[in-house]
Amino acid sequence: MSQPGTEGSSFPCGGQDPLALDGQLCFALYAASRAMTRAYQPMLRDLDLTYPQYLVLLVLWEWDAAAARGESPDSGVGALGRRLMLDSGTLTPLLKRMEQRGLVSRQRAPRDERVTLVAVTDSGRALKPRARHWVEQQLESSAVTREEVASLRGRLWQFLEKLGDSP
Amino acid sequence: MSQPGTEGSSFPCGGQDPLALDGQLCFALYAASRAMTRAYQPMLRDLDLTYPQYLVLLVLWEWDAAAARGESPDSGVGALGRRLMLDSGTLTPLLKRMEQRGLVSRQRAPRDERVTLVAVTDSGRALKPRARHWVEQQLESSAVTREEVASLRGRLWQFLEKLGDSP
DNA sequence: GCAATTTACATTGTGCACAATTAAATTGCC
DNA sequence: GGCAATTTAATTGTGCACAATGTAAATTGC
Repeated sequence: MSQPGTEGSSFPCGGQDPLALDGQLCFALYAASRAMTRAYQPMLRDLDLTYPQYLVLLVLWEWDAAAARGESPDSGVGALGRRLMLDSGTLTPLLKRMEQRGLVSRQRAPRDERVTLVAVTDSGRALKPRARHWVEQQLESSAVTREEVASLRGRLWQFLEKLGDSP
Repeated sequence: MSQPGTEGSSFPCGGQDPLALDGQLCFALYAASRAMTRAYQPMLRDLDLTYPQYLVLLVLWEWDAAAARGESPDSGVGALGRRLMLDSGTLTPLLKRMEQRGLVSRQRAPRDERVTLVAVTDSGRALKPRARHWVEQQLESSAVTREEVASLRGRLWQFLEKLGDSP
């Protein structure tokens, strides 16, 4: 990898040049995110999912469990988009592909015909234990501890909130 | 934003469900990376660049400065890809678009006809001070301190190296 | 000295991301 | 009740990402 490390420096800046690639937080995030997606490929290949499709299923599985508890979460495309921070231009075709494969159902809400309700089907539900198994394996075989992961995750959300405040 | 925080937990897991979306480090990275790209949009719009094109320019500007110092960095598409962790399927069309706009030059290396040498043109060089200005502004107006940014960046590269070790 | 292999890009095809626009349904305001 | 404003998805178009494959130049082995 041979990337720089933790030597103290500044916002996107590493040494003295604020435009040095290795000093950019944006590049570190970009590279880390894609590396993470690559790390999920064995599981995704096994489940025959793409990474964003997997994230959609994580949400739908949560909604499914909530519904099983008697709750009625807002399960429209908009709610899904807010949860994943994705818009309909990304989600609509993605959901259509998943519907084609029988993993999810899409239907207009009777109460408000503008809303498209999305839910996991039995086929989609069947992937959950397989995903759980993969993720647990990943956890154990990883060179990273749970604490490190939790800490990094916390810092990322913290950073995200500050990003939202700035503009 | 209303995402969870730093409450101690595990690899992708937040509470007890290892599949909880808010517990996934992968999602935190994915969301943070896209939010970061969004934060760069004002600058990118001004420079009429996409985010990956900007990253390519960061590398080419470094190569340009190295060449001005009398060094001769490997400036082929392959070297660019290794630096940005992108492959030719991504870079080739991106570089062609930048060449079309006159920002970069592409030519076969005389010594090895397999190699396509990439370099910034005067037009591409002219964007550097404008980018520097934007980035310095960003640094000052940000709600995040330089130390926080440097620390997060360091942790991300650390994490990336461990990801590379694991498989 | 030349076949086999390797290297370095380019090409092809699929699936995101996201800006911008459109269209349909609902709500609010008289 | 009727119509403007708003809300919600879907559509359109561009540009990444990346797997898989192709192609040609360079290198290696014998």
